[in-house]
Amino acid sequence: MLNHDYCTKDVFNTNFFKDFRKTMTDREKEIIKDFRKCNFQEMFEFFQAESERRKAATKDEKLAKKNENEALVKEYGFCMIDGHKEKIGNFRLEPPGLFRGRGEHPKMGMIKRRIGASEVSINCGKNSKVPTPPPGQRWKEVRHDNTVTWLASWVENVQGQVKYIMLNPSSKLKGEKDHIKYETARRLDKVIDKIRATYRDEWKSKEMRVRQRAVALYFIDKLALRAGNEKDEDQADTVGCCSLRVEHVQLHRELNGKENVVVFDFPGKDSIRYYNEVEVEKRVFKNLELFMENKKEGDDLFDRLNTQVLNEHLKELMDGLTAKVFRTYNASKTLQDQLDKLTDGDATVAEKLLAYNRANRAVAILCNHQRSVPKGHQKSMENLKEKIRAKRDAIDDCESEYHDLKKAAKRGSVKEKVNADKKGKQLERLKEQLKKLELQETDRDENKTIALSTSKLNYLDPRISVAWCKKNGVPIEKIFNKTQRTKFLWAIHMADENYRF
DNA sequence: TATCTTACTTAGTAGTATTGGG
DNA sequence: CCCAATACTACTAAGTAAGATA
Repeated sequence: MLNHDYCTKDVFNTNFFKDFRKTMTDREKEIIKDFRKCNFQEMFEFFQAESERRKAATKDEKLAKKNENEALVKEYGFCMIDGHKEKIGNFRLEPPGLFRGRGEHPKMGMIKRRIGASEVSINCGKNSKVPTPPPGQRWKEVRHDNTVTWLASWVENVQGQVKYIMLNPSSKLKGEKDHIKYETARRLDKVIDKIRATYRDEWKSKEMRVRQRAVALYFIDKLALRAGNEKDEDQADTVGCCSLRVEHVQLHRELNGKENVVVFDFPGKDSIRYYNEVEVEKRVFKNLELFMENKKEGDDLFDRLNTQVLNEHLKELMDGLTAKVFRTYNASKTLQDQLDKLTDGDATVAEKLLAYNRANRAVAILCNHQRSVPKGHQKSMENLKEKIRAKRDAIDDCESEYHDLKKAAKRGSVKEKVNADKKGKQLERLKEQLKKLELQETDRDENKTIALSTSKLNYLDPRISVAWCKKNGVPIEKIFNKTQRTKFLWAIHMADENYRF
């Protein structure tokens, strides 16, 4: 990891060295006391060379490797469940390595140990053949619990959390759960007006607890914030709605010509920054002033609220309603609305795809799904611009040639007419290509820091996309790749062009 | 009632595989 | 056909939320 950013962080190096020393003999401990005097360069170079060697392998060697891997997947990558063969999502144990917590994680750099069979629990059917542990080892436990979906589990040593082997998203089990998730979100659509009316009413409640709950719910609904469970001290300091602290919001009576503006600025899941300047209703603003009265940095904004309390309340508003259902609901709703708004039925497939991506992007922005700017983005934009310039020149040339040929064709023979025709077709083709390039340019730049796949995979009812494709004559492969198609097979079968979320 | 445990979904990144334009 | 750019896959951390336990 020597070339990684992690290595510039003190916490990372300190944690690593502490764990490293634990693995030493007494003699080694006496010698190796100062991390700064350790030089791992030679090991680093060894692994780099390994990687180079892999890259430089011949076609045959690469093919052999591929076959080897496929054989492994074939043997270990599947299981039988309820008489059906299903793909497993992660059939390999997590190998040892250095813990790479996100953000300012206090445990980054700690050594993640290798797991042995004696630490692994197996969960299989009573009558199924128990997988054989490695020679000379025994499983920690073999159980037959058909109320859970995991096939194997172990406890990871850095955070002490249980890790599971589970099914692939393409499995029936996962597909059914996904389906249920979207059906719950659709049920929310039926009661959302009432819920909104209720929480607006509760902004006026005499009870502080109720007011806080109502304002928090407003944020969850309007901004698609996460619930915000409490976290331990030994994790990165991130927050969601219920765990917001006073330093995460700023109140402005007026900001940039808008009134009653709340500026949110906090580290969310994966320590991704959430920054948003939001104009809110006067009553919400007043409430926030009240909530923040006599509080200092570090105090909870919603001191009378947590996710359990909120979810208990939500359960009473609708069966199965929790905070995260709002995120699913508003994401899918946004996609549907944006597709309705942005799709022009007469447009080309390329233009329709741009519209789809824009709708998808609106959701990603709502949910704050970010990514780091891809390596070489700027260069690839420049290349694209250059291509566009070249294409424009080609069109200019072609146009004037076409013009001349047409003139010649007017007084000329059949042959000249055919030539003019040909040129005309070429011109059309060039113009098509230019348009495609220009669309690509817009799309790529707008997307550089936005991750579309997260919402596509987890928040957007796939039936909306399926219906849109069918209605607009867009092949499904244009919006779902192969993996996504197997994950969403249920939706592809289920939805016709008239499906509405 | 608070805290812990469990099981599951959601998230971004890194490395590999594929593609498509010269 | 080659190689750079893009797309996809594997990986695993980090959330949500329910239920058990102190």
